[in-house]
Amino acid sequence: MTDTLEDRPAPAAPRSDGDPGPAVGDLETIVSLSKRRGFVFPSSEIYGGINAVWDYGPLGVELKNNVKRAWWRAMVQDRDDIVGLDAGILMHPQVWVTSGHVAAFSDPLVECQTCHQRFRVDELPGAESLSPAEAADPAVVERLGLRCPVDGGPLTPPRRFNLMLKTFLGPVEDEASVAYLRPETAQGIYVNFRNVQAASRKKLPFGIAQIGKAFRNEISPGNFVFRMREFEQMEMQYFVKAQEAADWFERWRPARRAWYERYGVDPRRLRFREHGPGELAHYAKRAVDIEYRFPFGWKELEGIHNRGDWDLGRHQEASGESLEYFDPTTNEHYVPWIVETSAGADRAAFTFLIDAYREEAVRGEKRVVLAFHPELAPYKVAVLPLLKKRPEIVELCRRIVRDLRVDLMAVYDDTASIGKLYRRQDEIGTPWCVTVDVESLDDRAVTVRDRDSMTQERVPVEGVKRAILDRLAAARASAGGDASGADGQAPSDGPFGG
RNA sequence: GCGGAAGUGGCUCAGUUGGUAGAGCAUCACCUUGCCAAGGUGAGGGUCGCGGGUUCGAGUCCCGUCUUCCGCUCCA
Repeated sequence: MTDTLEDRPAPAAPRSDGDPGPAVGDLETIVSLSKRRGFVFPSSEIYGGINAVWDYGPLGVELKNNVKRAWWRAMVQDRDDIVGLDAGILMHPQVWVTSGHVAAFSDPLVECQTCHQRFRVDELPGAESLSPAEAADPAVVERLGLRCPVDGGPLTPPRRFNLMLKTFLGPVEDEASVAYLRPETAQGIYVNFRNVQAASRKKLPFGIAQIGKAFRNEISPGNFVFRMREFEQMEMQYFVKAQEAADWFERWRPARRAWYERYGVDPRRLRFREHGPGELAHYAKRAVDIEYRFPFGWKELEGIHNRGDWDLGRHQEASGESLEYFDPTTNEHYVPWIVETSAGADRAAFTFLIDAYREEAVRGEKRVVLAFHPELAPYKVAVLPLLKKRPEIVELCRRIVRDLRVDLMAVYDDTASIGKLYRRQDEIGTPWCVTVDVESLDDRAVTVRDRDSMTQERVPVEGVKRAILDRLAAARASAGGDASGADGQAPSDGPFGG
């Protein structure tokens, strides 16, 4: 196994030269557009904003919902080997002790000011015998003359670095009532493993999918919605026999990348990055990131991890409850291994937004287009009158919109000239526009305009919804085929298309 | 959290040596407009991030604070 699976070397400088793929919007442009058109707003802006939290506006919530729906479709709806779950954000505090999240962060740590590595005070040479209280003493570093054990650099006073957000359950705020907002959704799946398996009667290999909020006190949030303190994860935990874990890892890895490509992300801006031995998280036997070339560099979109039996094993041990699976084909009891795909819903939506951004020159004017995959577009169709001084035209528009709304996100707009109306829809990524003109009143037909091909077609009024739905279905079917990895048979059957 | 830069109408910005705010675009209304950001007229919208200080007077100077951006560390 090599240290890296990069498809191509990372660009030395983002964007300017040696640029993989056409230019995408830079961050400022995307942030401006997001706010102006209602995708993303700074949280609590009238009070000066709050760090690392962003709100989704009218278009943003549609985009993000569509992303989550597309993920759920690929993971749950299209498969018979994965089922869904929606666990609580609040969990028994012991969960986080068992998972290692509390232990890793509850003790006072010192940080080397040169290499920035962190250490428990009572693990430093010369400080092994300190009591917890002494180890937390702000003056302990100076008093004992402690230095960084790696490079001898100066150390900060001991501080608590807890990445989990804390709250209290019940009216009394004491130690016994402490609870954490989950820093990852995965644990909700692990502790429900037995319930879900029994209720769904799934046999290995099978998976549990979940979409939900998670919270982290990130040390350095930033880059718009890329790293937030409150964010949403789309995680799927796939439970397998130990011997098959490596195999499944190799199947999920390309399948997950293909999912992004299926919904329009330029393959040249996607790559895999393998975690090196020293980089692996405490739970991981193997980890590969899917990275996207953001305007601020290659960054992680999603992680695929082989977590072994670490999680279920730990929970079994700590809870005293058996989390073993009974394999009816071999009559064996064993703790399954887990192959996890962990994606960020916000990052995915952000990625689709950036990647869809196009600037086109039309007669010297700049035209901004968000070329969303139709399934992700906030609005699927806009109904526009060629002119609005004829009440019959407006009335026909409204009737068409009412009909479309039953099945699709549709919008009516008549507050500008037709060119400008088209332009507005281009800028928010609406794939289709239906235009009603004077002739429509006679021939009962309207014009359907396709944003990507810039083609127009005359369609009878009664057939408009069918035409749009057909186009949507075609877009869904044509892009990427069986990228979800459909049938969930044993690895040897090649469910990912061989 | 540490170092650097910045915060003026929805967006992008201007605002000279401190004298109580402007532009373009956007938005809205009316007229015009008959297929890809046309034009005309008009309107709404900012106590210049927030708090304090200096001053007769601060967007302009000082302090604090919050937020954002760029580097250092971490994850989805």
